[in-house]
Amino acid sequence: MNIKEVARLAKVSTATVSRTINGSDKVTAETAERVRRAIEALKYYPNTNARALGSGRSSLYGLIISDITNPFFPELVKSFEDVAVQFGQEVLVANTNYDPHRMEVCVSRMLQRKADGVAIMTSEMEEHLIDELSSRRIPLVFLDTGTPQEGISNIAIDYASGIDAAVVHLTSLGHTSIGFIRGPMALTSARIRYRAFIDSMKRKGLTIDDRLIEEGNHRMDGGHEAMMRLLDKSVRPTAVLTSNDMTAIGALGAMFERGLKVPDDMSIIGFDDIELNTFAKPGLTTVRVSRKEIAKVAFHALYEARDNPAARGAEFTIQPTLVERKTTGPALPKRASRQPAKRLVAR
Amino acid sequence: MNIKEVARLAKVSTATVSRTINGSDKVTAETAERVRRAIEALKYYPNTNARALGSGRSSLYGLIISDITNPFFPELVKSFEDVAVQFGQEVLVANTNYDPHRMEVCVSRMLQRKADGVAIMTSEMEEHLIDELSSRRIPLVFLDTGTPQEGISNIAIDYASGIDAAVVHLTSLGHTSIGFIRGPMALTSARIRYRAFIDSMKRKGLTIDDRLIEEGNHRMDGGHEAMMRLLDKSVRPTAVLTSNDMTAIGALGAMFERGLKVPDDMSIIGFDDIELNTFAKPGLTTVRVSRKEIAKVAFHALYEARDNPAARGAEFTIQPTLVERKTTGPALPKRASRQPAKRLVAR
DNA sequence: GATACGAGTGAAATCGGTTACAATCTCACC
DNA sequence: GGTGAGATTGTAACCGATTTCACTCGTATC
Repeated sequence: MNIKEVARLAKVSTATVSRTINGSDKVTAETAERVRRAIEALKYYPNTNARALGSGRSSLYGLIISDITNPFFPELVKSFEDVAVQFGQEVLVANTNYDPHRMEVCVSRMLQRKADGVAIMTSEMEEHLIDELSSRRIPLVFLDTGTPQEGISNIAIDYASGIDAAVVHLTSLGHTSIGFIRGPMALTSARIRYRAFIDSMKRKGLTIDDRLIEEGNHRMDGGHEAMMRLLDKSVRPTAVLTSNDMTAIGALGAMFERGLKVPDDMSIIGFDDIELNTFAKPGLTTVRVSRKEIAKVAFHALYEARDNPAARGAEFTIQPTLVERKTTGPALPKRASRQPAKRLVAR
Repeated sequence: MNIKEVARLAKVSTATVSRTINGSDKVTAETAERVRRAIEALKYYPNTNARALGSGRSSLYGLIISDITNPFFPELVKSFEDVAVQFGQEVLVANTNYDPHRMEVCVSRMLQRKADGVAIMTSEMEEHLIDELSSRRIPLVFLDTGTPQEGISNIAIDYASGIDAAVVHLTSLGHTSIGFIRGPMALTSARIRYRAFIDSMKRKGLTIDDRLIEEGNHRMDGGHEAMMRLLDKSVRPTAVLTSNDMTAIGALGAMFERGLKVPDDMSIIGFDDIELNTFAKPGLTTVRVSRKEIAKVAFHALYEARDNPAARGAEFTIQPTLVERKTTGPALPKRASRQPAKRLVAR
């Protein structure tokens, strides 16, 4: 069942079959119909490998992510795939597992499969690998890289405005003592968020108390431990921002374990808005970074750039939005009745 | 930068370059070294499409899942990819989005890319699509299909033993009034789990009270609503099993909203053991179905069957294991103070 | 020293499509 | 009836690898 057999059955040349498949207009309706019937009868599926080889177009778009089990990514992957399918393109997802060596494997896969474009949504990236890709004129789009580069598109996330919205939300609720659980400073994204927090606090004329700043690992356990450390201190903020949602959820768990209530005893705001939050108890107030939007923008950037070199190196910005749920509330005056035991019963 | 240029630079034929790349033993160490240097110098990456076309081997293994945002799948995908990478193979993941039409797209992708094997981990599957694949002699492995088929491998999950373990755990804690929140009966997996529950209850000589059985949708909201309905009834079980973890987590949320405590007021057991549970508050007792194990078994089944037709149609069984966390406890005598109103205030 | 053998290498066919170019056919128009 | 343009279709080169088969060259064997 290759194109020749289809051609024989339909009594046409392979060129005509190919044209029919690819929707070329240079085929009579009747001929096309005959070809289509032959395809149907033989249950013929064109060989993608041969197609890509012959045409020089793979119709394949690479998506490199860190780790699909990181809740930030599934929705991104799904949205990216959805858009791609709409355009009749395919997606090749590769996980780096945060490992530079695996990253090389991923890039090499993209190169070997002749991807028509590659979206890189991880923070760990090495210069020489980027060169490898861009020197082959493969359209690239990065998520949120700090340093823009010639000919490489970038999707920036306006952290400043996102964090600002969170801080404003808190101050409007009367909070002035605001803490922050940052991510590991080795991560670009964590550093940027932390810096945005510092800047925002300064802009609002709020004092930054180093004691109210802890570091997690962008996972639940790290958030949990960071909040524990925070709660063990002599000073306690009335609100805490976190570097991502997983951290916030971990922190929420720590509050729960200590018998403290959110938002009464402390307001907590996450970052990212992973699906999970909708159902967290209580629902997590967070700064949403729409994965659907990122995926859409990324795919379009690549798709555009495929035939149009001028479209390369475009800059996009995603505006985060504050999503108010249940973990933020008015700053309450400290109450005497802050005994864990009592609240545990009340639950 | 194709094989010819490498051959020219290394002053050998393309055949020798190909042999070197593929680790054929018929190449002198010196020649191989010269070729390798040429490859390095030209930053040559062999074209996968041409390779697949020439050799008839795609080195590609398909993994068809329902929806990557369903928390059951990310770990499965990751593990599958990890094993594949170990064997130098590639993975093509396709989402059906629970849509039969998309399923066709997925199967067609596998066919067009000439996948060396396909693991189908969704419940929705149509006969004619299976035929399409198996008639082309593509090794297949299904997860947990009810009806075994000639030449198609299957990974069964021993639900009976898993559910049994859960029921035994509960009875040993003194529970006799056990409810069940099942999944949508249209789903094979949900039906099987439900039947396993009924069977297990009967085997233990426990009575099945229809009023204690509700139906969710395998998502959080469904579990939440189902539990709400359950709590509104005049009879209330002391323990509830659920068809999957998301349902259990939703149910947990409902308990929380009603001001009820888990496990004091009710024990809850999930099914699957998705990553999330470790950090649920309280940690969810559940029946673990190891995704890592499934992925490993699935890949090996396909990899084996690639060159060895005799290996097709093998049957595997995964044993679920009970993971005791914090949502199960002794059956407590009913207390008088069970008024929702009071608890609502306390929240 | 002739013969056979095996290891290493190269020439060329092949995989299954796409596509540039050539060929043919149709039909309007003079 | 001849001509030319435009629409269809076919022929064949090509994409970049793999792989069969043939060839060359030591080297062991007699």
